[in-house]
Amino acid sequence: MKPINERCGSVRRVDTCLSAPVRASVPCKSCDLQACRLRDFGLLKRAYSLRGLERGDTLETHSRNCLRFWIVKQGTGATCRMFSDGRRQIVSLETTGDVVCASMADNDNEHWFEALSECKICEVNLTPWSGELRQNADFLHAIFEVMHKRLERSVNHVSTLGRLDSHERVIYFLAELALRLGARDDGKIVALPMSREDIADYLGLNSDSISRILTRLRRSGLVRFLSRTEYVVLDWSAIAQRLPISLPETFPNAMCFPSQDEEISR
Amino acid sequence: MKPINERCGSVRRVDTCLSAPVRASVPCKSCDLQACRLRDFGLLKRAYSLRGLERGDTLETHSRNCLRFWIVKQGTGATCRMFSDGRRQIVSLETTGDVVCASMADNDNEHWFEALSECKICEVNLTPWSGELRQNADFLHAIFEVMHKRLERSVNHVSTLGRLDSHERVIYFLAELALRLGARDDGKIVALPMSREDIADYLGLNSDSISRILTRLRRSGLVRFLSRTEYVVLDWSAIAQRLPISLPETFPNAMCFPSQDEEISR
DNA sequence: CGACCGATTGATCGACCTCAACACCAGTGG
DNA sequence: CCACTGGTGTTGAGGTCGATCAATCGGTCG
Repeated sequence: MKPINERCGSVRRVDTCLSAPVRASVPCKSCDLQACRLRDFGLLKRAYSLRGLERGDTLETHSRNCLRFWIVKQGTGATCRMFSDGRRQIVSLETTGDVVCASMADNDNEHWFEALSECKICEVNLTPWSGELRQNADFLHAIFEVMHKRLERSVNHVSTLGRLDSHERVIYFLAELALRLGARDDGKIVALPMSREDIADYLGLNSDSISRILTRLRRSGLVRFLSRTEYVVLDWSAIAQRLPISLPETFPNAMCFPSQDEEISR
Repeated sequence: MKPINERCGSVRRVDTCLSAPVRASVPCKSCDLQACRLRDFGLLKRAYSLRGLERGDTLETHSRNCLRFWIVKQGTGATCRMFSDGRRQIVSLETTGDVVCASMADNDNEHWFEALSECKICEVNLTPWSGELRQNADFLHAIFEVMHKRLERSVNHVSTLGRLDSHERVIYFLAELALRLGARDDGKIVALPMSREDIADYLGLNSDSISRILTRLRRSGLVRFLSRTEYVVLDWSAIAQRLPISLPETFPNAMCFPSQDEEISR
């Protein structure tokens, strides 16, 4: 690992970690994002504002005692953590529709949300209404499902980092991202809104290794790169064959409470 | 990694993964576990039963559509995942008071709960009441906090696996476990209810490395081992000095909703 | 054009894994 | 009492994977 002064040399690392430069912050009248799980609460319209972030901009909160969420409306972001010597770990990727619980991005722990591409974030600060929301079953159910889904992803990430080797990690990453972005079919183009170093920080590797592995995967015909930030999955079966785990299903919701029309299993 | 037939050679790995031998399953009249976050719901008493597990016994569920929890009342367990070639990753450690959401241990994904030591588990199956509980704000708040806390731990685990080297991981592990088990002071004895291989599967290393690292830590005076399963943290400051992250605070709850008597930060 | 940044690629190094041998311990059976 | 066994932990020798370091290339921006 590089010492802190080297790894934090770029502007992105240091200058933007401490404050979030708000490019645009306007109250948004109506939320038309289908995937957003926190819509439909009358309160929200009073509480949210739309923020535009450029690549590298970050969001942080200064208190754990807050009820605040960041919903990705456009673009791709990441929840990051920085160690005291400058090592960075991307803890999770956030794509359209994902809801980030801001209380987990407190600056004491060196956690923050970071835009990997140009992003539109809907910030919802519900702290003033936390008392009444504490009694609102629909709201509590919604944020429970959000946390449940995030936990599922995180658990997957733990398995990946703990027991997959570097090639498997990259293959899994490319396939999972393709599925999350809706490119389940062969030939669909996936936008890869991250640098090699971002991928490395997500997968616990370093950027040289990422680069090497990507060229090997390209040569072996699993994926094709149209540019540095666009790829196509060519051979799903080969991918499945090279992974010791199945790719995650993309359930629309967390499925913890059985829905009305389904058989209840006891 | 060893091939599956070798790694699954022990009884623990294969025979017990598919079914949970119930050593004792009696309805428990009253729950006196202070740390349990799911008590105080009238419904629970009708729904729960106490199960005694021996080391190696496992619990699984066969449906994602269930509202079932396992609460550790005594002993230490782990949420595990096995890959198709036999690699195992311990996704999280569960100690007294921890609440495991059973729907995340469905057998399709090769997830399960496993007793690392002799355990008493309170199994709470609330599936029949999921309809009314979906409207119960207190219950929803409780399980939200459970998930929030689990997510915090998982995120920590991701950082650990992604960016700490083997020595740092073991040091962090020993210190964190000591704190979780209440041995914050120098000299307090910590019970280590796991084999070297369990630790390895938790930290993404292998058991030989664990053994090597433990002897080095012992020699350097950070910890003292009374036996293979008991240790004492000798030098907290040296531990903090050798870690690039601070040890997690052990908050009593998730602190996402501000409590009544605290200043609300907006 | 030069400065700069990110990506690529090769050479080398070191951390961790693999494999094997051995120690230790509890249990079992003579 | 000893021999034997199986399981777990320890330790050393050697190999491999991924990190590190450096050189080069390509693109972008001033």
